[in-house]
Amino acid sequence: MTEKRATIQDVANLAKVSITTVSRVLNKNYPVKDATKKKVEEAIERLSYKPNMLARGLIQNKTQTIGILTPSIENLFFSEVIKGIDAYIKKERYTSFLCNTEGKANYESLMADNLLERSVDGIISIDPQTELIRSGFYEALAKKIPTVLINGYNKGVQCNFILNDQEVGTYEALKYLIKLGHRTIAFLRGKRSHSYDIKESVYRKFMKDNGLEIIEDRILVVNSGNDLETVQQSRELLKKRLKKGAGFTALFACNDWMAVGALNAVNRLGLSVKNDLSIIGFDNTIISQISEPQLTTVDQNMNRLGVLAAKRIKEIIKEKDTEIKKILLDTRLVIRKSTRELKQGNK
Amino acid sequence: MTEKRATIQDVANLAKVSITTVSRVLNKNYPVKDATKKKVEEAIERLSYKPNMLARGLIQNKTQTIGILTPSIENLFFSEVIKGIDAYIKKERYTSFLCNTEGKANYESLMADNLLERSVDGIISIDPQTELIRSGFYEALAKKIPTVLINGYNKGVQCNFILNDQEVGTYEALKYLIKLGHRTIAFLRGKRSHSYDIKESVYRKFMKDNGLEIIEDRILVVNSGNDLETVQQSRELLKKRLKKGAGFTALFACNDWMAVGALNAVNRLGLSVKNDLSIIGFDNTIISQISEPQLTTVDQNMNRLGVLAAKRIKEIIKEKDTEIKKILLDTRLVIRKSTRELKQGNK
DNA sequence: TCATTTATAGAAAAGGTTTTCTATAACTAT
DNA sequence: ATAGTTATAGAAAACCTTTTCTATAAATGA
Repeated sequence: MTEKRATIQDVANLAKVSITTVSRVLNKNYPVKDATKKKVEEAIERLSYKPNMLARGLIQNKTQTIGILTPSIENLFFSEVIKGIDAYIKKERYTSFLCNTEGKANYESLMADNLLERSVDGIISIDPQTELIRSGFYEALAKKIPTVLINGYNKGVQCNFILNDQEVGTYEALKYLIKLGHRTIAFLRGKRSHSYDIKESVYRKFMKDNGLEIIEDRILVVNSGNDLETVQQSRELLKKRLKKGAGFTALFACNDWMAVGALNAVNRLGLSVKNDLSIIGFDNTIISQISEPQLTTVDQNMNRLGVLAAKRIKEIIKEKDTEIKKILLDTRLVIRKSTRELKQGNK
Repeated sequence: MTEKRATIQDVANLAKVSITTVSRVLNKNYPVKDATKKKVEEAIERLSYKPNMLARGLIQNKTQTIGILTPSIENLFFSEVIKGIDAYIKKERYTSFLCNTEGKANYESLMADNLLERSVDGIISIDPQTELIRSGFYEALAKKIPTVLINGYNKGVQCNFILNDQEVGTYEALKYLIKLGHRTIAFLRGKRSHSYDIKESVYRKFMKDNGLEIIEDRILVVNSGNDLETVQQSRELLKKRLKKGAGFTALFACNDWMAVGALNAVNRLGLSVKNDLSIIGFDNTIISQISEPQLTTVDQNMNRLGVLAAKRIKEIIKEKDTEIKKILLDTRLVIRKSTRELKQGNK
């Protein structure tokens, strides 16, 4: 049993002017005499009138709304990106429709349709599903509506991408491990994600470049579900490996959760980073600063990723720049306490 | 330069019927001959027509959209609640507008207005600002639009509330510490939040009930900002205290982040939960399962909080139940490794 | 056979704005 | 004075739907 909202007509009646005039006062896009303006403003105030964005959106064909597709909301990686988007968007007086796709391609396409129906002005998709990119879904979407993809870059796909240079990030991290004297480096990844694939291929290339043997047995894979599961599975996997003598002195993990899981395993077995296993993570999420010891990791500046995506989509909306661009952001190795120089004698 | 969207008129033209008929095929709310229906469906398919929700919303005065106000998106507490809301909402074919108020009252009211302008069907506010509740803002809002508040309960305020029974939760946690033999219990809270106030008053009552002295010096306060800052500040604060001999053997922290910060302090000083300080957290966020040792904490079942809020708001929207209700959810003490029986001889 | 119902479908109104078009009065410039 | 601006404001069209009202033909019932 909610009150009825005042309309522009109500305001016009009270102020004894036409709705046209009210609209003009509201939008300040046409001269109105000070006296009438005052009358109108008083009426607006009195009725606590709020314009109906549906009607406005319908006629102007824009809604000051950006749709965001994200695979998860609880993951700190994504929430940081979203915060970045949000901060920029807010400044530009936009609002966002946030859709949690749960990392499922069918949800992702359904929700993109939903956003389209709701006439959002643009869509930002975070970590879009590879199959949708490859199938041309996003290229088709981009023809209907300004679209920016964060990560998920695929060569040859005609879309606007913003992404971190994970390849360089991975390479630098591995280089650091070598510099510390490590020669036997394991690689820990989740089951399927474009970014894991990229990192793995960099890992392989790196090992080859440095004349190190690639032992398939040192490429560890967890069934990544949510963050907690990822931690738990990494922990169990590493425990099993460490118990029987790992056969490696350093571990590159594809994200901080996996790294923390590995760290947990080390701790629980009474081993240590110092003597047994150096661990490097990826993402520099809050967890990497809270873990004990704190994680060495690769910072992706996720917030900036979000800000740039938002900025880019605004450019496209305003059609200042209709070109298709791929924007690469630098990563940064953050050295903390989970990586140690390999002692002579260890192997 | 985006393609123009097909309208219902385009479909009608292609199928050689009236728009009325197309609408009927779309909404299945009126009989249409099979032959015509087929023609229309083909036209829809061919034009890949998607109805314009703005127009539909305008005339039906409902948008199948729920607005969510949250103080933070990165905080795991809130994201779990949001996930709960989302899960229920999705089932009911609603979409959500998620607004990050950053815990600022002025943003919160501004964004509520924004949601109103966008004709959402209902608003769920997570941890609403106390000053807005007290000032009557939410009571006024609830008259304009179905509204449900998660937490922030204030006596006498005529709003629909869903909340955890934090009082019982706090009491149970403290009781457990006593059961372990602790007599000197400190209380760690953030600067200002309704929930901290509640917990503190329970703490005071509990101490009195059990004939324990309340020493003001054992009520510790951190300047809670974001999660990372909370952890860091708790860590530093506890380090300082522990160094000079804490004067207490157990600590009740108002949330898991504070608890983890305290745990960090214990670890870094080479002390232990076993011998020096039992710590109990609140919320049972993922972090409590990842920390070493794992945290004893109070589970609030945040997901369920979200689900119930969503369910409640649907009821209100459908006007099945226009009563004002306060729904209290049980909490549950989760015993893990950060609390230990007090050894005789310690004090 | 005539009146009534039923199935089907179109015309037009309604929803709340913005925008274009038109109108009037008051200036300005010749 | 006369024509051309300028400032101001209203009427009406447009945006894309759903819904109500009206209409026709076929089916049913008496």
